[in-house]
Amino acid sequence: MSDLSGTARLLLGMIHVKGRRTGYDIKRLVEVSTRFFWAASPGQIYPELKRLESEGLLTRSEEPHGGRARNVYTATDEGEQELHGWLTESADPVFEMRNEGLLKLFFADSLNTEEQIEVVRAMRAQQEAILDGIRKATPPYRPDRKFGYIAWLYGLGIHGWTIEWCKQLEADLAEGRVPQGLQESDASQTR
Amino acid sequence: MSDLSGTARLLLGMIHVKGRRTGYDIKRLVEVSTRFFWAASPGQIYPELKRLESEGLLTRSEEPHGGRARNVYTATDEGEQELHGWLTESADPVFEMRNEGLLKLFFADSLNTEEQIEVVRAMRAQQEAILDGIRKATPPYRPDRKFGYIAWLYGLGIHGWTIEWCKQLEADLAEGRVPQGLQESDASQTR
DNA sequence: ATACTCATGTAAGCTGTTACATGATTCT
DNA sequence: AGAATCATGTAACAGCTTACATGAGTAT
Repeated sequence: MSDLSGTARLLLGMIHVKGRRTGYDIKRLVEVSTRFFWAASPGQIYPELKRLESEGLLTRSEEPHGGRARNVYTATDEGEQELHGWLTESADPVFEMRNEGLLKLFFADSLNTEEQIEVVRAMRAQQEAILDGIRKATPPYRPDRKFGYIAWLYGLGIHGWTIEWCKQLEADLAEGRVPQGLQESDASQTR
Repeated sequence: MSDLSGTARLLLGMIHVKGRRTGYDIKRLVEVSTRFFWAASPGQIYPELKRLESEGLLTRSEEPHGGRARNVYTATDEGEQELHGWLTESADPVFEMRNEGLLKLFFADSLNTEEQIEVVRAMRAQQEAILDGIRKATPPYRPDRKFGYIAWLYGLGIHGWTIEWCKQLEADLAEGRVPQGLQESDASQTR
């Protein structure tokens, strides 16, 4: 047991937290909540739900709405245990980041100042778009979903921090100033 | 042109910045620099270098060291143009994050307080390990690699911020305090 | 002698996305 | 009537990791 994919855990968690859900429900939930730290596409959600059903972690009930098919999933006891086991296990969690803006910045030495500033601005614009998406998805405050709120606050904080960092860097570059933090290393290098 | 993968861009950039390089060189460079915002494994690097060669963006020269094979790659003019085109293009850059610690936190409502704190602590421990890795990889200060340094500073900042955020949350949870930012929403909810 | 680093690669497999296909219901 | 949303799914493909395989040179 417990060789579930991260996405399987996400589905289990969503169903636990929100109760009985369809694949479509989960897809929308992900879009307004975990999207920025754990994405999942429909091409992944539907097959994975089936797999979890076949493994006995979810049960499916067909509840068509008029002539429209609808599969509502519920967690089994085993599913709940699996979720709890994952939440309390002590394996180091996955952390992966792909930040193309930062990668460009890393290689920006050969550009002229305007181009460099443009790279930072593009990186900031993207972070602003993400922050906007998070802001718009304000979770309603519910005492039983404190941690949904906390994760949301983290999103605001981390992307807000990055935006401020970018602004500072843009200003430094525009004014030909040495970016913060380089002074000390300037001082420590002798030749 | 310009349908290169992100990893191809990484290789092009590394070769531009560092000059003639072997796949092994790049592998090690990635491990101490871009790893935390753009990873690349050897199973990807070697085939991609070949592909870039066959597309005329890199040239390969066989320079065995004793009986040990060695392929040294250099960027062609086309490769340099490709790199510059990417750095200055205005397409919104890739940003992806998979943060399992945060995902656990998102689902932590059903845990007891000790377990909740443990989730945060695990998330922090991981960020501390990453910060440590970044710190150890201090890039030597070189005026022509200012942006390598800037990206490094960003790494220190962003992971440092997250660590402080986790500490604050741990303290709040331990003392049964309502986490920062929840007060306002507490006030706004009437019942 | 032995272990470590240099050096290159391949194969299997997993994860995930994109794009497409289908069709019903509800809103305007 | 037409558009948007609800709802489910598949197929093709891209990207990446892990593990393995191989072997030479270098440092202890």
